[in-house]
Amino acid sequence: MLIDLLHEPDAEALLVFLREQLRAGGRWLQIAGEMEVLYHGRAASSADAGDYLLLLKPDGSLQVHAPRGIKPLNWQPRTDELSLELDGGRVVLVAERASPHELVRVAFLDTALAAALAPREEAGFVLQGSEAEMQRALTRSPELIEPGLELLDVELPTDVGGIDLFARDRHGRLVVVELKRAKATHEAVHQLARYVQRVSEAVGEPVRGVLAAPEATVPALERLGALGLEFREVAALPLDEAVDAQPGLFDPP
Amino acid sequence: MLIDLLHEPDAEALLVFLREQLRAGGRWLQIAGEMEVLYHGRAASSADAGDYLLLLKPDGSLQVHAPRGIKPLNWQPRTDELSLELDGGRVVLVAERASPHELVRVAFLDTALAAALAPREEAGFVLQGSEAEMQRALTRSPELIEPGLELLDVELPTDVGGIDLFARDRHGRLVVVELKRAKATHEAVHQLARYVQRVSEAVGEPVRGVLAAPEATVPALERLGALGLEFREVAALPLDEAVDAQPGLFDPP
DNA sequence: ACATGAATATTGGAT
DNA sequence: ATCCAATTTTCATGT
Repeated sequence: MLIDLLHEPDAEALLVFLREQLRAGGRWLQIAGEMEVLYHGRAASSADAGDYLLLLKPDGSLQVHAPRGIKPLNWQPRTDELSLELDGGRVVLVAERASPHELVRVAFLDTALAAALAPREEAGFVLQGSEAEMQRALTRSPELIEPGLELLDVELPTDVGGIDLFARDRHGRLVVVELKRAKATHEAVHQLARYVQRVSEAVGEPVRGVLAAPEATVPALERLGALGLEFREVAALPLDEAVDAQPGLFDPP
Repeated sequence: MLIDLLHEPDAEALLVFLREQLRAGGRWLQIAGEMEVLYHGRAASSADAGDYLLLLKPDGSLQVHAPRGIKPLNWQPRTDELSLELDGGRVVLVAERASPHELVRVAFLDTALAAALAPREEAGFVLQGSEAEMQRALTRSPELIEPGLELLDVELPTDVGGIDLFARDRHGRLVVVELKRAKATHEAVHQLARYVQRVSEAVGEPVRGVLAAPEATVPALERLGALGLEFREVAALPLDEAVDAQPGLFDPP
C-alpha cells in the first residue's frame, strides 16, 4: 500500500514526488508541514502560514486539515484540474473545479512528510439508525405509531415537500406523520404543520399531524401543542439494554 | 514538526508508538493501513476490513478516511477517553465520548504507515462571503436593499426565530428581511413567511417580507409570489471583475 | 442540471 | 445545558 515516503523533502524533491504520483493516479497523497492556503469560489478564504495536513484522494477530493477540529480548514469535494508550479522556490498546488468555479491554492513552505499510498477498493460498510431505516420499519409495522393505523402512502409528494408517512387512523381520520431520527426541533413542527394544512385544504376535512421522533425540544413540543399536533416517541436504534419481549421497531419482519 | 515515523510496523511496535504518542499529548497521529472500524452512538456502523487512514488530532477529534470522498467514513468530533488493547495480536483503539455516549473502535490489521507530528498553534484564517458579513454590510448600508430603507433592528428575536434585518421603508411600512448567502430555497421562503405573519400579528398592521439573496430556486420564487413576499438580489462576494465606480456591498465604510 | 431533504451532520452563538 | 441557525455544508435521490 505504501508507494513512496519523503522525510523533510526540499522543494525540488517535493515537486518531483507530486508530479510522479499525480501522473500515476490512484494515489492517496498526504503532505504535512508548513503551508499557506487560499480558497476562492462560493466564498473566499485565506490561511496564514501554519502547520497543516493536505490529503488528496484518487477521486480528486482534497482537504486541508488544521491542528484542531473534525472539519477541514479548506476543502474541495472534487477537482477537475490540478496543476503544480514553482513560485519563488516554493511548490504551489492549484486545484480547480469547474462547476461551481472554485479553486484551492496550497503553497508548501516547509514540508515535514510526504507520503503516497495506493489503497485498495472501498470495503463493505453498513450504517444502522438512519431515518430511511425508521421509515422502512414503520412502513412494515405502522401499529408501532398507534394501534389500528393503516398506511396509505410513503414519501407522498405535495407542493410544499414530501410527506414521510400518510395514513388513516382507526376512526377513519387521515394522519400525516413526520419522522426525525434525532431530537426534533421547531423546524420539524413547522414542516409538519405545512403538510397538515396542505392536505387538509386538499381533502376538505380535518387531518391529524404526528411528529414521530426519539425526542423533541421544549419549544418544539410547545408549538406542536399550540398547533393541535401530536408527538409520538419512536427510537432510531434498538436500546443498549437486552432486547425485551415487547414487539419493537427492530424485530425481524 | 515530525516526531516519529514507522514504516510497516508490527502490532507490538504500533502499540508502543501509540502508547507513547498518546501519553505525550499535543500530537497529530496519522495511521494508514488495513483496519476494521465499528461505531456505536447516535447511529451504529460497521466497516469491513479495508484500507483506511486514521487521523487523530490533539483536541481529541478522530476521523477515519476511506479511499474516496471528502467526508470521513467514521468520525468523532471529541473523545473523552482513549484506550488501547491487544486483541488476538491486533492493536485495537477505542475512542469514547461521554455526551452523547458514543464510541469508535478501530482494529489495526496491517499498518503501512504511522506518523506522529507536533503542529504549532493554529495560524490566522479569514473567510469572506459569509451571511454574517452580508448582514454587517447591509446594516451599514440598508439603502442597498432599497432606497430610503431605515434599519430598526438586527437579529430581532421572535418566538419562531431571529429576524435577520428589521426595517421601515420610505412609506413607513415595516419590512422583515431574510438573508441567504447562497441560492435561497423554499425553506427560506417559509422562514420569512413565519416571521412576517408573527410580526404582523404583533403590530396589527401589514408587514412587507423581503428575501435578500444572490438567487433563489424557481419553486422558491413561485411560493414567494403566492405569499405576497418579495425578492431582492444581493451578492455575497464582490464580482470577479474589476470593481466599478458604483457603491456596493464591499466598499470600505 | 435543478430541487429537495437527510446527516452520527459540525460549529458558533445566545439564553 | 439547550436551542437555534449558518455552512464553501456534502450527499443521495428524484425529476
